[in-house]
Amino acid sequence: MSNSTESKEQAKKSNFIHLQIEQDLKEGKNNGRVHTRFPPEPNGYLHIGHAKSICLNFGIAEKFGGKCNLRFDDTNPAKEETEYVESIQKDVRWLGFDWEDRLFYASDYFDKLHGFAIELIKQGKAYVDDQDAETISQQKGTPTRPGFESQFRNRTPEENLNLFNRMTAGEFEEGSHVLRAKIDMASPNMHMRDPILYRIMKAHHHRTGDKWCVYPMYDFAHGQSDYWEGITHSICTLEFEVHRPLYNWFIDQLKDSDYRPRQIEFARLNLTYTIMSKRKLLELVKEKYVNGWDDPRMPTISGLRRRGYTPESIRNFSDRIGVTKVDGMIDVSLLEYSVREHLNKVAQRVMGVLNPLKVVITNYPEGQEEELEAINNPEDESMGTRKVPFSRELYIERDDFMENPPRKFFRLAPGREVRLRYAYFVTCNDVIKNENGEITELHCTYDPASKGGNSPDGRKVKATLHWVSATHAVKAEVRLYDRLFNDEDPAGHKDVDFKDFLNPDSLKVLPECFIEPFVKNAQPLDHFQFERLGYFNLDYDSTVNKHVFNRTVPLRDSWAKMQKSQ
RNA sequence: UGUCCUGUGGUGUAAUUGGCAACACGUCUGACUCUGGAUCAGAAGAGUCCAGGUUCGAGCCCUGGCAGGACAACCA
Repeated sequence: MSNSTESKEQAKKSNFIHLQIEQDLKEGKNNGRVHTRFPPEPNGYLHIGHAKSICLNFGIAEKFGGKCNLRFDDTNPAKEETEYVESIQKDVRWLGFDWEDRLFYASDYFDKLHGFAIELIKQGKAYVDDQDAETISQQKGTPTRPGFESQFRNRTPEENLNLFNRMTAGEFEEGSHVLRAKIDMASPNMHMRDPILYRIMKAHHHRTGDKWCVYPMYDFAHGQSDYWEGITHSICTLEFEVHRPLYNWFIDQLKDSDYRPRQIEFARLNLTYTIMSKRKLLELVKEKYVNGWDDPRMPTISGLRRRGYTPESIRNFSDRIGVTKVDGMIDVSLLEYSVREHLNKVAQRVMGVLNPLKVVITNYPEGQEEELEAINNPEDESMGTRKVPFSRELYIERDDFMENPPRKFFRLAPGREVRLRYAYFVTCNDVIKNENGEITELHCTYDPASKGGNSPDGRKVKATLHWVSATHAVKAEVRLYDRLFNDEDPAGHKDVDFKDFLNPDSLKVLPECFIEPFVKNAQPLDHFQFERLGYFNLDYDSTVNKHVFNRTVPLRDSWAKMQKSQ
């Protein structure tokens, strides 16, 4: 079913990275080989920003007939967990990408990295520093002021080797020693000022267990991992641009041919009204501002999946936004546009009433019922039709009735005739209210001749309403989501915490909604269009007795827009 | 008082070896419609951060400014 829509996807847009790879290919680099990798740290769940990177890296492999590895950058056991390793693999697969047998970990290279460190020590290019973190940091200078050298910088290779071996053996306390590269404390590039290579961490690693007491820094592991995996193009985000000279310095010490991964940086994704920092997302999860990493309000892949987004829509989005070095801000509405576009083509239509108002068809025989034919998806004839039960008592949307309608309101009102979709023309005769003056019920009459929704005399109505038969409807809980933050750039305020912009109305639970019986056997993640309302999918929280739907995104609503602008 | 990166309609991206700025979203019209959805037709909206220069001709090249971002974790 998704095959036909997938093949319709327009040819992927090109970008400056594609262009540079094409140039490399033209120059015969790497014997025409193209090999990328997606290198997440397993310290949190993947989010829509990662999706951009995943689509880019796997997309390059697809486009150039190359390969793309999945590699976990797991050099910091204090923050990394197996749960994240698993969720990341699930999410990448769900997005539709395959790393085949090329699943790697930076920890696969711990031995090699350690050996390389010893080699650098022997060559006099690395040394053990006994100073504490604060001292080292002070000596490092600032971006505008050069640093100065550590008193331990000129130890002999023998002494360094001895110390590093003892660090490795666990003889020292955490923080007491580090191994540093001997490069240039006066370099205008901070990263070249004798960067730390290894630190002592007596932590349990999710893969290597308690084997190591020292762990390599990311900067010392990342470039070499790419090198050892034969990566030709190391795609990463802008902030690593300044790290490139350091990565190249390491590879210079290592390489035995002219092969070297080429690092190309691009701008990470920023979306309006959302935060993209794993640290901040973790904070929301830990402090229970949301219900877990897969809360449908989260910009995580798992959250979007639960919300009802499809892999296709995310891939299309990612293609649409392009890839550049400009650090911009994408409007979330573009993401929403992408789901609507896809769901419109594939979603099963169904009628559901979120905010029920009872309607009694007074001239419809009591106890009678019938089935009317409805189209499953007007965008896809092959999806066929279904039967929808009709009876004397119905529910319609409260918003579809107004006692004193304004000029441009086309829906039901006293004395007015409208169409019930696929059913009959009905006219409102009486408005029943309770003692508080609240409308509890509408009494209408129907025109039997208009069965199916057309009147034989060619009479027109201005509105078509969705409805549901009271006795046949499935009762459901519906969760309506709004943006998690009510500020365009919640993380962009220096003096205000991003949590101050949390939208208190980001989740609205409607406990008593009525959906046509068709959804009875729906499975979690099945998506629907509730006609005239939006796209919804069944949540994992559903049980056999209770259906729970998430609203993925509302339909475009020009009526609401009109009202707002007035 | 450093190094590196970036600067095209509201937003995001295009523009073959320099040849009078294109596309998508959004916005606004209108058509159609048993979803105020979708679809279709059309419109408005930038003269490419600024100033010089090279050139018959510059968003693309040069010079100088200006603006924004990144870099000072034993994080990645």
